[in-house]
Amino acid sequence: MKAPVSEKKRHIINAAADLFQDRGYSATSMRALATKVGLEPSSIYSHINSKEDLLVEICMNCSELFTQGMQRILASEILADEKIKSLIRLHIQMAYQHPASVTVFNDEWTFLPDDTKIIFLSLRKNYENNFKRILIDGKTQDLFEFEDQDLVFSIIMNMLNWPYSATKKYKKSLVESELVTAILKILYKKPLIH
Amino acid sequence: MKAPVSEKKRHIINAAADLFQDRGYSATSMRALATKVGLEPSSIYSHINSKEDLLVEICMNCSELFTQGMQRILASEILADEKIKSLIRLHIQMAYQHPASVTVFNDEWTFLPDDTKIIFLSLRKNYENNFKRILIDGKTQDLFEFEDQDLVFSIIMNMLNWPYSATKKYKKSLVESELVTAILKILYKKPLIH
DNA sequence: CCTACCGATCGGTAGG
DNA sequence: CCTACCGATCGGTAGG
Repeated sequence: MKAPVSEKKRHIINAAADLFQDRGYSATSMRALATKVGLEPSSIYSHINSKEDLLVEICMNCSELFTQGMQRILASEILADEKIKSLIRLHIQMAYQHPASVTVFNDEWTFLPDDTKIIFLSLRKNYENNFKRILIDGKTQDLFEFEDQDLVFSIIMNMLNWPYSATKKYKKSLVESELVTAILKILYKKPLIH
Repeated sequence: MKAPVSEKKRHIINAAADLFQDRGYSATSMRALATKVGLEPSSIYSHINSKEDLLVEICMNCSELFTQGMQRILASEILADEKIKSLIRLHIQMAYQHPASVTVFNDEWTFLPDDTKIIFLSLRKNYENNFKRILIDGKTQDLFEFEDQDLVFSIIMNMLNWPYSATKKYKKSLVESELVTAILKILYKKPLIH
């Protein structure tokens, strides 16, 4: 389904992700992107169709990676707390492997063209529902306790949206272990030692 | 020090905060703002000097409110865990009382003009240092335990940056109590019951 | 507070 | 991949 992406196009998309992360989609000009990749502004259009296309590539690629990660975790036969740990690792892995893209994915998706935005939001909704389902499973399995599943989901999701600047400041392994500890402290029923 | 702000100017600033929150500073045009407040674009400049001025007013106002809140909490003679609770209440109070402005304050400050940005970042640095100091005090008072104070601060700060959309979805009192519980679970030394 | 308008910059195209 | 260029929109000003 996906068109193959040339090396040059990949390079342009990555440069765009860096700029979008730094200044936002709207404040980034195609001229600035051209300078960054060493081309004249018009030459970029030999590789992509529009500025929006760049955003679409960045956001949908992240969307797909998160969706694939979720599918893998859902398919594994482990208890809910281990699934949550895997989800934390997925988010931290994404944040550290694609720091610029993930930030754009989180902060700039509102600028997606309408048709893509509908797909994007539908994928996100699906992801959220799967996440919440795991939280509820953890309750059923007598591992977790919480009152409002939507609220506890929002709190955890907020913790997992690890900002670009923080990926530069802290080592991945440290962030991962601290977030696993913190989130499980929030979720676990009994006073720890698991 | 601060120039008095007329009612009309307040109205324009608030409208700008709504627009900046929704589409970002850069993607918001003065023409869109003019339409929102029912004026011709040029008429706005009878009340403000520039688009940047609007951002300055929004960000520095939030900055001041957070700084004042911090000063009040620092001056109170309570233990570190109660200070943290007060800080959580401060952030949630701000998020629910000025949802648009706080979002702009959090997300759009990079577009501040250089001279203001320097002041802004200095105030923020101060705030962060005070926050971390309270965390360390909690450790000294044998209330908290954590390894890396910068990292645990980042995690908590991330939890307190409550997004605009979430203020519309959950009741303030519910968010406040859940965040107090969650954050103290992360910080407290002994397995709860405090 | 409006009409009229300005220079700068934007995303993008034509043609080679 | 470049030169040359376009219409649209931007923040903001002049003058009343």
